[in-house]
Amino acid sequence: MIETGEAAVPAATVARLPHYLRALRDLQAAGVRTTSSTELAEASGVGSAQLRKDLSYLGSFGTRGVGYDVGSLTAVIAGALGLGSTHRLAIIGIGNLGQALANYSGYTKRGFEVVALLDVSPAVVGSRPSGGLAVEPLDELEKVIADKGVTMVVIATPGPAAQSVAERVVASGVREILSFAPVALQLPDDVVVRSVDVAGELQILAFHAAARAAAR
Amino acid sequence: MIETGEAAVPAATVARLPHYLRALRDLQAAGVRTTSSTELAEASGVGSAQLRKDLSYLGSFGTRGVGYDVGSLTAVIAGALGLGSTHRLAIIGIGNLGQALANYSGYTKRGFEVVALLDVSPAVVGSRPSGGLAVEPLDELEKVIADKGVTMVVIATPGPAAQSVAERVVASGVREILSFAPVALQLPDDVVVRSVDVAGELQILAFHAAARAAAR
DNA sequence: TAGATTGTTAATCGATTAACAATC
DNA sequence: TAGATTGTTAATCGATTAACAATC
Repeated sequence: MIETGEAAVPAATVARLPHYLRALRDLQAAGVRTTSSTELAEASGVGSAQLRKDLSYLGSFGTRGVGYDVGSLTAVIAGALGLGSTHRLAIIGIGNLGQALANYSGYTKRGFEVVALLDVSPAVVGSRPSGGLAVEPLDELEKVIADKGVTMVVIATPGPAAQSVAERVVASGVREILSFAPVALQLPDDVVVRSVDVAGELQILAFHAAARAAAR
Repeated sequence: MIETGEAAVPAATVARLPHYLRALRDLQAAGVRTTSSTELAEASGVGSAQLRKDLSYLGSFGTRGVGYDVGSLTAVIAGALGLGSTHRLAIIGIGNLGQALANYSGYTKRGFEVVALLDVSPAVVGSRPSGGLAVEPLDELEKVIADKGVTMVVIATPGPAAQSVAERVVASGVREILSFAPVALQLPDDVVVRSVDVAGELQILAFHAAARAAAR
């Protein structure tokens, strides 16, 4: 359970809220005004009972016999996800992946702003991979976090560098980290780390492929 | 549970096997010959009881009082993950992210090979984003999958294109898909889809940041 | 033998699902 | 009122954790 001011929301529910938000925005873009738990669940890839249960942790937003207002439910979920305030991101490690993340255009409309890019390599420092921000030297990590008011960090460094970068980030006061480095970061319990491992995802698929082959 | 020829492995366990494999390879690179469930669990970011329980679904590989042989446990897990045979990948959608994925160098040593890149845009078709493979037109998806023996697909297209691409991929016989598109793909139950949503991960972090702020 | 560590059992915990009373 | 759909309860299911007998 994740304690908030109001209520406790299970971690599994929190992880699905972005799916619901995305599905709601798709419905909104399609001009749909009112939806049902069945329709929204289908668009989100979950069951309708699960959707209703998940929403129940946030409160009670539907009308029995009618369904949910797309606009107001969107606002509720965006609010729960803390997308009211803007989160200021630093991307650390401007290799292939870091560049791709820097160029991703979807941040702003989702409540995020990339305010800093950092890399250790002199060959990359000073370049402007997304046309805008210049890459700053990793040496200045602490100063950059403080000066630019960074509130969240994306680590896209090679594995061996990630632990020390993460420690410096945490020492600078950042408590939310998204890591693409394939290592288990050892950090204090109050730091929230989400980890994305592309090679690991492929390996999970490979497991299923092997299970399929063995079943034949 | 995921049925294999031998046994049933819980999905949560399968998702952790890549972590164990990575930690084992790190230990191996550091010259460690024998490890314990405590040491390996720490390096993998899980508890030792969970590690032993997970391994027990695959068999019995340790020596009581001694621990695990790093080399042979590595082989066991790599084998369970189906990394013996090479998996032939196609990356579809060569934008920022697709390019970064095409340039990622870690595939080969992990049992994967990128054999095709595809994109819909004439401006991209024919280019060689990673120096090697040329991008082929999305039109030829079915032919490319057949000719190159593609066994797994990575979808890095914009959201709206993903569903139709996925349907064509499945119709061509591919049953394992890694998707970076922020949509819930509607596919037959026997298709395994892993989905990575970077914006969603940031939103989950934002939820925790908001909960932290509310608690103060 | 004494010490260490596995593999497994049993207890706990958390998440999902189904069913339905409440109610628009 | 009749039909529809929510919000919630209770049952089920699956995953995690702790403890310890087995055994090197």
